[in-house]
Amino acid sequence: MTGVVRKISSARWDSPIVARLRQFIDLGAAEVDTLRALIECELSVERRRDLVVDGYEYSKLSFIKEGFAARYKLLRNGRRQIINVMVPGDIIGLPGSFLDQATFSVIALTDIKLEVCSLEGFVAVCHRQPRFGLMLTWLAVQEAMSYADRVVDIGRRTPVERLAHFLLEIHGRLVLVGASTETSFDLPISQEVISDALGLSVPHLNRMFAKLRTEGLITITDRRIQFIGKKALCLLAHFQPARVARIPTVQPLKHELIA
Amino acid sequence: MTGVVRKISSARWDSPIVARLRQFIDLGAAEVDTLRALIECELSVERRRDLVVDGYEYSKLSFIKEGFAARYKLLRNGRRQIINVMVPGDIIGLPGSFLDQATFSVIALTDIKLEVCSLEGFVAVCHRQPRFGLMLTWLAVQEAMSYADRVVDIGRRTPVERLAHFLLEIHGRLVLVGASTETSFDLPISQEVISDALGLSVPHLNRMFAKLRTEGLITITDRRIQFIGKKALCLLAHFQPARVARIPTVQPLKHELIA
DNA sequence: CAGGCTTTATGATTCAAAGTAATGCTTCTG
DNA sequence: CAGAAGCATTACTTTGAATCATAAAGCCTG
Repeated sequence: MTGVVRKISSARWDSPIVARLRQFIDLGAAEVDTLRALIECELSVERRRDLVVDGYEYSKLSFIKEGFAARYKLLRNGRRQIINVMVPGDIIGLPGSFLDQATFSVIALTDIKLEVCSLEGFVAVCHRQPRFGLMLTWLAVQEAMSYADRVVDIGRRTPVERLAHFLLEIHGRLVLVGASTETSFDLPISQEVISDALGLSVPHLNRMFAKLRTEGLITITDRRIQFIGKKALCLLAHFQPARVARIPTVQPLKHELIA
Repeated sequence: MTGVVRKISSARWDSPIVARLRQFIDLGAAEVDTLRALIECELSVERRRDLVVDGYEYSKLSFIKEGFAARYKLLRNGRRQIINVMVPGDIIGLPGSFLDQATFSVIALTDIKLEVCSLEGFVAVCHRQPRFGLMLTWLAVQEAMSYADRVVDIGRRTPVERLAHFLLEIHGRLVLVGASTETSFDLPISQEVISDALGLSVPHLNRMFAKLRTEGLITITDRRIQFIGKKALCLLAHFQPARVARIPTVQPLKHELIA
């Protein structure tokens, strides 16, 4: 593959992960190339297949290109808690690959397409191009933020609020990678999954869906969510989207280089 | 400050953050120096003082040297959810400093001592010494992991299990920085705080403490927790400590340097 | 040392969410 | 096309945690 070919192909490469990164960093064409070169293979996985299994080592960073997945933990008593629902642009293996062995599993909620690169390869690049290390940091921070939101959700919000918040959050992340319109989006996952994400039982979640519908805040047709009163919904959910800061661009000073 | 003086002082510098970092990376003396040089000042803050306030910008990385703190969110209805309790070695401003404005507050639960460095300064160093960028990534991942544990805790564990898990987790983190013995530790925070961390009411949390006590799993004397049946406690809590992987040490290849 | 404040402890009551179960609707599959 | 499986929905029961109430015990602080 020549540099020219790569340049063209990178121009065409509109992977959701790139959209994610551009939120907080300006990527040069060369950097997009580097990132693209890191991808070892593309992977298609069918619905219900586990991508990462709790207790086993995983050392890849897999960028979700298409489809939904969920990071979850299965407890001894058979209960399942979904840590977060993952959409295009999210990364499988963050944080799992940074542990001796994964402590959570990841399952494909729909058929899914991944772009896989090895963590070791990525780290190697970080040594030469420090900006990649920072990107990884920023992504990890976003990951942490998303879990933190879920903690607040489950810990101190009422079930309706939780559901509203969940819908708004997913929507926001889909908008970011251009996978949804301003007021509606496809949510191709079952209520059982959502209930495990929100720490509710299926019947109760169903009631909460009904509540949002009867209160005229959303409509659902064929697993497509449409926001009717987005303002009211945001208010109900205490939804305040967090904006990531951009990575500061710093010119190393001469004397710092010596120190 | 001469290099020699700094070297000596760094040898004596046993900040908890260094212990944290050594979990997953071998720090050379020079790197410890660099890290130490990043610290702009030490700060002592008294109990109950807010260190970070939701809605305001914060752009520091403050390493906790002594004392306990909590990252929390206050909701409109007055309810508070504590995202995590922070102990020596933890970092205030991770993740808050990576956002345009913090979305959580951080409060000192005890009198506390901090080592403060600016995020910008740290990032500047990352550009020259990529290993620092990776450290930051690893720390952010640990942060995410700790939140994820809390999600599982609150979402799908029973109140007793939650409490047991919480105690074991805090204990593990204290051991890491040498602030606790094998079977006991000081927990200088009120039950109100713990209840806000676990998403329970104070009376109910109190009952759960009573339960652990009457079942002979712990004793509490003067805010010092002692594990009696640590095995049984771990079993009850489904506690499985996650071990971070070490940062892979990669030698950049010649041809990679050209690419 | 007294008085006020915080913290821990415990009981009684209420209410919300889990559990259980049954039904209809859709979609997959042989 | 028929049977099966999966999913959404509703009704009913039970459980368990929040809430309210109170009191004892520390502990700062004037």
